[in-house]
Parts: sequence; C-alpha cells; structure tokens
Amino acid sequence: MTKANMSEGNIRQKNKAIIFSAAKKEFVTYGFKGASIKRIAERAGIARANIHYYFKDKTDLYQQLLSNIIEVWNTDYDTLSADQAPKEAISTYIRAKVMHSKNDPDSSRIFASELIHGAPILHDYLNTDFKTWLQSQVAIIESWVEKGQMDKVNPHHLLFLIWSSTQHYADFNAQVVAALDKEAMSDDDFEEVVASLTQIIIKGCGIK
Amino acid sequence: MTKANMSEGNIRQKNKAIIFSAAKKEFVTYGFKGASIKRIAERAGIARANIHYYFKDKTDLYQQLLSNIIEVWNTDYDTLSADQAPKEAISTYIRAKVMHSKNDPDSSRIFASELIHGAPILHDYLNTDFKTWLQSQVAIIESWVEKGQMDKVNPHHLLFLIWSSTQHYADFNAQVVAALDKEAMSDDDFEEVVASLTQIIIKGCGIK
DNA sequence: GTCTATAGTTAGATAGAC
DNA sequence: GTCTATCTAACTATAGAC
Repeated sequence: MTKANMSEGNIRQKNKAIIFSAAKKEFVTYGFKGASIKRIAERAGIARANIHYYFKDKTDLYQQLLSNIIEVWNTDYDTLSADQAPKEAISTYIRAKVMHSKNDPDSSRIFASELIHGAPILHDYLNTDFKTWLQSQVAIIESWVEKGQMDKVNPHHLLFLIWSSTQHYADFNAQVVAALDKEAMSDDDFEEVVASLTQIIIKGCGIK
Repeated sequence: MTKANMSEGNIRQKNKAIIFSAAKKEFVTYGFKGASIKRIAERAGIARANIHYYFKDKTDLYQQLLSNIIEVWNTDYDTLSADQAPKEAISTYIRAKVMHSKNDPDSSRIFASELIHGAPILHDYLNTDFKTWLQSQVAIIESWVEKGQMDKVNPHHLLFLIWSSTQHYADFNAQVVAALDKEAMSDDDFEEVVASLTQIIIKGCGIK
C-alpha cells in the first residue's frame, strides 16, 4: 500500500466513523425505517450525497453499524470468565453489562430495536456466530453446576435474566428515570443497580 | 341514544377494532415512522381513506393503540397482590407476566419500541399515572421488607428485574428462539421460564 | 473526495362522488 | 360509512460538474 493510499484510507476511516456516530443517534431516535439520510448528513456535518459515496444504501450503513456494535461486544467485555468461581465471574459480568448500559446505551438500544422488530438484518448472525458464542457461555455455567458451585439452574434462562435486567437500564431508560423521579441516572444510581442485581442473582443461584 | 345511533356506534367500534389489530402488526414490524397507513389498510382489508375517517392521523392511531395496551395491563393482570405473602404474590406476578409475553407479545413489543426510542408519546403518561401506580407497587414490597418476609432489597430495582426478565421473552423473542435452537417457544418452554425465574428471584430475595 | 441538481418513489392527508 | 382520485411533502439514490 502506497503512502497516498494510506492517507486516502485514513480519510475514509475518519469520515465513516463520523457517519457511524451520526447514524447511531438517528437510528436510535427514529428506528431503521424512520431514519433519514438527510438528517444523518446534517448530524455529521457533511453533504447528503457523501453518505452515498461511503455506503451503498441505508441498509448497508445500518448493517455495518450493527456489525461494529457486535464486534465491540465480542472483543470487549461480553463474556463470562471460565477461570473464575461463579461468584466473581457473575459479579464481574453484571457490573460490566450495567456499566455498558451506562456508557453506551445507544448501542444497546439499536440492537434491541433490531430484535424487537424481528431481527430482519441480524437473523443470519443469530443462527451462526451468536449460537456458537452462546454455547461457550452455557458450558461455563453447566460446569459450575456440575462442580456444585451453584444450584441447578437452566443456563439459558440465567443468561437471559442477566442480559435483560442489565440492558434494561439502557433500553428502557425513559421509564427508569420516570420511576426514580430523576432527570437522569447518576453514578450512584448505577452502583445501586449493580449492587441490587448482584445481590439477588448470586443468592438466587445458590452461590456462596 | 337512539337505536340508529347505537348501531352506528357498533360499526365504529367494530371497524376501529379491526384497524387496531392491523395497526398493531404493522407498528411491531416497521416501528412508528416506518409503519404505513396503506399497509395497515391492506392488512385490515379496507380502503386507505377509511383509516383517516376513523383516526385524525397516524399519531392519533398510534396513541389510541398505546392507550388500549396500557388499559388492558392496568385492569387485567399487571399488579402485585397486597393481600398475599411475597412468595405467592411474586410467583403469581411472574407467571402472569410471562404468560402475557406468550399470549400477547406484540403489545409488549410496541410498548418496548416506544420506550427505546425515547417515549415521545408516552412521556406524559410515565410522569403521571405510571408514577402513581408504581408507588403502590413499591409500597407493597417495602411492607414485606418491614415485616421481615424478605431481604432488604431495593423495590424499584426488584420491579425492573421482574419486568425486564419476563418481557424479554416477548421483546427479544428472535434472539431467544435462536438461542434455544427452535422455530418457536412451546408451552413447556414457557413453563420452564416461569420455573427458572421464580426459583432465582424468590430465593434471591430471601423469601421462604 | 465533495457538491448541486434532479429523477423517481412512496408516503400522509383530503376532496368529493356514491 | 365507503371509495376513487389527487394534492403535497419527504425521502432515497444517482448523474455530473468541480
């Protein structure tokens, strides 16, 4: 790759990142169909036609955005540790999930919206990579049960419980802040969430 | 009200019900902005213009649909029983919520989609009727804690945990069926959900 | 790589005959 | 209460100059 190519590549990368960031807000606010390329361009501070220069069409942009989100999850934090005892592993996992709901709620919301509307784009992913990854998580829980480190619980439903209860604070934030009678959740509020969920789930699984 | 008026009223009621049913599917599939009145009319088997005869505009139709959904919840099942001990009350509540996710997933999904996208229509409801109703639920849990019938848990976060984990099977059904490697969840699957969630949450709250 | 102009499509909403 | 026809607005996508 020549120097000219590299700097072109950098412009591409930088502009695509700006577009992704703008698209994320737009998709969260209006959903896939409701999102308009005009408003994404305005949010990004670039001309409308440039979006079409970088992305084939709206579906292509949305697909790549979803891929980015999933990639961050898979490489970053969304994994139970097989090397730890269940108490530490699950506590760490709950905290990581709650903090992700705090720090990047829009990613969670876009993923949730995609699933709620039937996962038209993520259907293939759910039946391939997701299933493989899930199987590794289930195996970890099963090993804890076999070793008597926790009660016999259905691994799938335990995982769903952790996912839903932690992502709730991103996806349903509008309802949560109304319920807590606040403008927005504070750092302390999120710590209280971690403590509450950890307390109930650890004890509920019979983990000492 | 004359007989003629009554039968007119009945036609209105019947047609509005048909439109609501069609609109529900359309809003679930495409979201608020993506839903088209043309397709709602096609699903309902009536002419496009008739939708505008019964509803002022798309927002009006969506608002009334949301009101219907919330009304069913409030009058039907979505309440902790203050007269029971926590074990029975929470077990009953979890079962009712899971069965509602099974029997009417689209209502749950429309509500979830509205919240995820910032609750533009439900904002007022969340800050009035919802808060009042929630306070009654919180008070019930607090009374159980005071009487020593359960551990000291944060009532709000316990309620969020129950709502999110039970509604998950409606809202995130696409992911759940992929995870369970099924076409659709069976009656037995839903019983397993009730059993798993009840087991973990009851024990997790220190309820005997 | 960026911009303006525009083609082509789809939508919401209304008027007016029946 | 229902239907056809139509107006108006918004949006995606592309062509072509710079």
